[in-house]
Amino acid sequence: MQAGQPAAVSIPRETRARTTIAAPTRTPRSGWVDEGLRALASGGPDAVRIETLAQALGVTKGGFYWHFDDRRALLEEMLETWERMTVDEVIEAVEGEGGDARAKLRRLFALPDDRAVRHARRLASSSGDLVKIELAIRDWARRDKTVSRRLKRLDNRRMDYMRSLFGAFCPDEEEVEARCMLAFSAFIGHHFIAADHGGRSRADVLALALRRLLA
Amino acid sequence: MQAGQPAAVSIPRETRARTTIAAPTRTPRSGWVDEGLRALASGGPDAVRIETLAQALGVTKGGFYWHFDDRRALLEEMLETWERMTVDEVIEAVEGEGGDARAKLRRLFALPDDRAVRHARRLASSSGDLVKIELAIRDWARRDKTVSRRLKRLDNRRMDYMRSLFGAFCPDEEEVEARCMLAFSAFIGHHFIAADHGGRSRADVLALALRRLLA
DNA sequence: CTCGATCCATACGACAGCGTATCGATACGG
DNA sequence: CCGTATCGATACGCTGTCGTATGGATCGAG
Repeated sequence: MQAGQPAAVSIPRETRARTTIAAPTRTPRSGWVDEGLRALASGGPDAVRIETLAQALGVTKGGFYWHFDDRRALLEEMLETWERMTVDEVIEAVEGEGGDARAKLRRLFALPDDRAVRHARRLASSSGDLVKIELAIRDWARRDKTVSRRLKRLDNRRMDYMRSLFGAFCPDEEEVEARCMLAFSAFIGHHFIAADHGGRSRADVLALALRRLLA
Repeated sequence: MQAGQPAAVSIPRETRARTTIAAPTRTPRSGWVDEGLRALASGGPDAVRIETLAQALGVTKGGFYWHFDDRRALLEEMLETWERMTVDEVIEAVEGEGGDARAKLRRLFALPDDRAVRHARRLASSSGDLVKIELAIRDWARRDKTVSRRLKRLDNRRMDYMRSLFGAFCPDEEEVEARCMLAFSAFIGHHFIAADHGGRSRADVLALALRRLLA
């Protein structure tokens, strides 16, 4: 799939290098991180290749090793960036608009898929699709302890928050835990499920499920 | 890592061949597939490296290209094997033991994690952890249309089966669809969630959730 | 015992990707 | 105008991996 071409591969680099791009466009540290997250979203951690990022940024890897010690360092910083992004995203944004617990829960689960909400902040534009990044990281976490430790911190925060919301209208503690888990699982897991739903759309079914959890 | 040994590489095959091992142990086609699935489970599709598999099998890649045209062909056959494995696993096994719909559903979701059930058939021994393979394939499907098409077939079968089970004690069609989706999502999605549950174990919470869905 | 089928070892050429080293090039403060 | 800080281009060495080619080695059938 990649060793297929027999020859004629060494494309003269001059094509891009000497021309009049005129934009010295220094590539800042965050540029590499953003591009890395984009690559992560579309191909997983293994797709985060330094030279590929460089090409996407229109430069060579020359400058990368000025910013970062090595590839590990980039991955590390990508995770840190993502963690910061999502921490003061999910909770604060939902909490800051008032309403009762049910309204907040509805907003919480509408967030990832609702383009309007996403556009209200300047998230999607900066580094690919947030949901895709999250899914890639969740899969990554199954194999990397560093990642899974990070993810656990975040998930525990989210679960705590959800417990407080469900707890606001649901007295039984076991019931709260079950609903939290079902809700969380559904809105992560459905991305990994390929089934159809007859006449209904996936969004319809999820809305149905959410309605049931809020009853 | 492999350029270490200067010589002495041609280990006399007689060690295995002439001695009483009696098993010249030719590596059959299925051996490569099994080992491939094992690699897939533990590292995703990118971890399926021919030379790594060869090493795990105690041979060189010499024989691989006798069985397969290329790496693509192996991946393809791995998927086919997995599809066959899981098709006449999930449904038939659960269906073949009788009981009412609720009992079958309980058995269905106990399957992946229940070692006893898994051991009853000779699955886990052959090619790693079935659940891990499935999760890896589900993530893979997000990036590869071939894989996602295959997965969709399977998921639709499972969903149909689940609909029939939930439908046996739940009259409302929307309710059935919601419960199916919640159940399916939970038992896939929970593997991607790292949160704790206070004093409870993950298994406890899932049992709680399932109980709720069967109400 | 010979022969074909099946599998394995080894060496080879090609390429991608990492990290290094060196030499620019540009911008900005003084 | 100069020098330093901040980047970028290029070339290099090295490893991992693919796919190919070729020549054994073993086993069972005849």
